[in-house]
Amino acid sequence: MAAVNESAAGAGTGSETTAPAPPARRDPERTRENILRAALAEFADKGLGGARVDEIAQRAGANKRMLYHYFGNKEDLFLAVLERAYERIRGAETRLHLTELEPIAGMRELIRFTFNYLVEAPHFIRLLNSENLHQARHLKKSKRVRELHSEMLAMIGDLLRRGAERGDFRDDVDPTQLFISITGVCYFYFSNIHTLSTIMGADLSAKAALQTREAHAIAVILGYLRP
Amino acid sequence: MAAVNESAAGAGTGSETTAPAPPARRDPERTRENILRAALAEFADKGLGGARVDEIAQRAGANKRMLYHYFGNKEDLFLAVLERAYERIRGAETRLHLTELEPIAGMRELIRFTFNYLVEAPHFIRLLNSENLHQARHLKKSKRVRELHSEMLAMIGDLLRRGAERGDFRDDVDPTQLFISITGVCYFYFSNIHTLSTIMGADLSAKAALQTREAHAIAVILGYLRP
Amino acid sequence: MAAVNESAAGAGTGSETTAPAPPARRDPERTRENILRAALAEFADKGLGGARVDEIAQRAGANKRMLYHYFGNKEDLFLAVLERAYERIRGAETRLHLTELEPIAGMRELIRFTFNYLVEAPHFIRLLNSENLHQARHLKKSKRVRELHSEMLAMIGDLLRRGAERGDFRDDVDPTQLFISITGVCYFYFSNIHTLSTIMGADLSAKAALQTREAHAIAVILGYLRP
Amino acid sequence: MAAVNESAAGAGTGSETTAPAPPARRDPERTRENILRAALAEFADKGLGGARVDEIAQRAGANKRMLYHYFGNKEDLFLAVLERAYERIRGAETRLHLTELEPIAGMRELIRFTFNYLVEAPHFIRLLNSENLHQARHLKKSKRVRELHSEMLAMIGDLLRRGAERGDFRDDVDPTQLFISITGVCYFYFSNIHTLSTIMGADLSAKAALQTREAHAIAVILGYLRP
DNA sequence: CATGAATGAGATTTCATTCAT
DNA sequence: TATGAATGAAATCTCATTCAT
Repeated sequence: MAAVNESAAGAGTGSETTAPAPPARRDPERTRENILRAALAEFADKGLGGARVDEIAQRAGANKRMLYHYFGNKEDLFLAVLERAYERIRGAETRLHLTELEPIAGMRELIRFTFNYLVEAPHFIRLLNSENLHQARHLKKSKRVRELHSEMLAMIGDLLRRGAERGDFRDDVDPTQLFISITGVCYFYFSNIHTLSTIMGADLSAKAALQTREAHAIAVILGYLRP
Repeated sequence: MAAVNESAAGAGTGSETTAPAPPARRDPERTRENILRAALAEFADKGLGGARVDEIAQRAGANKRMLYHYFGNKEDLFLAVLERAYERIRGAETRLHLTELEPIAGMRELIRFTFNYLVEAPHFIRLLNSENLHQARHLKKSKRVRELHSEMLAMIGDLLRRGAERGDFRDDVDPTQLFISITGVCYFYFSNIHTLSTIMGADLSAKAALQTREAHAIAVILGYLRP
Repeated sequence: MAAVNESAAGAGTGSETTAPAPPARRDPERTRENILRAALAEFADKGLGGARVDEIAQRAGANKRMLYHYFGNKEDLFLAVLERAYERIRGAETRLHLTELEPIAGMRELIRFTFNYLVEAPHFIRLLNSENLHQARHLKKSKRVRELHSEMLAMIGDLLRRGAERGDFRDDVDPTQLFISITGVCYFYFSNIHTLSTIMGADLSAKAALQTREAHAIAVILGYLRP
Repeated sequence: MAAVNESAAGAGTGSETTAPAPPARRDPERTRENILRAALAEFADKGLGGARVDEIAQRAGANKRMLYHYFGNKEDLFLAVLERAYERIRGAETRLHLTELEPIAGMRELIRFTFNYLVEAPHFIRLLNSENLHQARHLKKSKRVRELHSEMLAMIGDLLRRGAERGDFRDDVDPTQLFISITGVCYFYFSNIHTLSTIMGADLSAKAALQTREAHAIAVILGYLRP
């Protein structure tokens, strides 16, 4: 093999990255959007190091120069993609309206959402994976992302407080730790799905396997939360 | 900036990769070992794509040509490093003798071990992270790694059975799922420590944060296992 | 493919290069001979530039160092192989005893021999091919090869003279030119057999094609020689 | 000596490869053409394996990267050079208008052309030589070259038919075989000119030698064709 | 006589980015 | 705004040859 890169063919990027959209001559907004989507797909497929600027431009049906025009350079483009990905998941989360649900139902819904979001947005995991390999070098430059999680943590805190008051939940749970555990129980399964599948000799992405895992994740968290 | 790679300087690789060991002229075994250790450090620092063959040779105090002599090429070297890493964690696990402990104590010990192994071997996470970016392309070629986890699963199964018999644990727990959950609750914290720290505005690698997290991980799993 | 070389896999080298012969410890003559045969095969397969010293040593079942011990370096080894190849064809030629045959029969035998020698010793063509690419750089250093052809030319001269005297042949033929024409009519077919086969969309190495060609070569030369 | 390659300095490439032409900034067509010409010269000088990509770029006055931009890689560039060489000789052939000449005159003209083309285009021989060392690996990928020879064969067939009708030629001659013989009688002289010159202790590229050989080639073919 | 580990120079190829139009 | 040709630096990998044993 000639060159080794971070490539991981066929990782898929969900429905966000469909056709590159028509060439869009003289439509700056369209061009910018095309590049961003193409970059999301490419970075998710191959990681930051493995992604190719030429490939992104081609996927976007745009000229390479435009990429630099709109985003500065490859790394800044990566950050833009990251921010976009975080915005998406936040948008989805806020639409859950967990505060309107009873504690146990709300908690179950939150776990379900977390699990299924990762099922449908594998690119998100791959982006975070890449970014952590780089020690969050890019994210640290972002001003917007820091505030993204306060809302989520507030929601979890609200569920925990209401649940404890009603006697549904134990009362010694820290929202931040629980958030990490919920995510971890779901995320690790997907972030390491290839090595786990290989080691266990099973296809963890099969539909049945996913259902089993989702049920287990819910059982672990709710089981822990019992008073 | 000229070339962007998967570099993430100063990630550290634990105590395994100390000095490159004396030049060791005409000591094939030593040379091979030096290269393997240097590669572990380099791959963990920078990922597969970001690692530089020249750098590995230099770290190993060996000639670049030797790397190809002993390992074929960069990717096969990466696989050798992966196998070595898996062997290490397995070796540590078998030394736990969990079957000799009471169920709850054994389970607590297992979680503790899992958590602290990741604290002390951050390179392991980074290697798995890289390998999953590549969809376990290398690991799939390995014949040895598949059997590594059967022992661990047997141990967990033994703990669960004994615990259920004594009334310490609930009796509906699947060992494989639990293994993934234990690992996930610990692993995610470390694999995403940089993005999490950034988003939360806190240093999750601080000693106090680690202690809090370890206690929480134990609480989640043991809480869930309550009958 | 990683590196481009003069390789031409599976060109075959006839019966001279059979098994590498037993390791031959402490049998200098045997070792030398093994290396020479292995080199013949390797050079014929891949040309001078494409041949690999390691490969030759391996084919010979000998240590690489021995190669340098006996032959100095790669280029001198190539020359040794060339000389050996020329000696072989000369040996075969002198065994023809053309001077004992009638002119027409002798000439036919000579063409037949030339044609069939090339059929059975494709390595010879490939060695000459390589050497001419290098402008006979090696052969020019050889003291032995220059005298090799005087005998052949004398034989042809003898055939021509006797044939002209009997009225079988025209009497204006230069032996040297005829030698080149006989060889050329046969040689070109084989030296360019791959490009010719490709261009003509036929397999010129098929048995029927060879028979047709041999008959034609004889017809051309004997037709020309008619008085 | 460090590395041995297929180099054969100073082989010359005829008048096609003169000066590298002005740098030609921002003239893609010119750049492409410059690279192609430089590659022709370099490949003819040193063979496929011996040719150096750096050297080609330098000869072309172009950046090395452009070579890959326009031709993919070294081997594909070699194929492009081969196709170009075949196109040239075909173009020259069709300009002969042999069908307008009387059979004997036409045949003589064809032999003359073949002989003199090889005199003036030694690079053509060296390219074919290289390609045959590689078993026409590249040419087999070409779609265009297969049809190049049908025209030539048709011309020869036409000459033979007309000649036989007029009683100038014998009537049992296969055009394909004759084509190979004409080319062989000329080609071998040049393809092996270095080894032949060495063995015979004469300079076969001297003007007198060339004239002698040309006359002989014509005599052989026309002598054979006599009814 | 024999081994194979070690080496330095250099090969092809890749890539993010800039420049001329 | 948009194009894609051009670039320099650096990456992986190769190879004939020598050295220590």
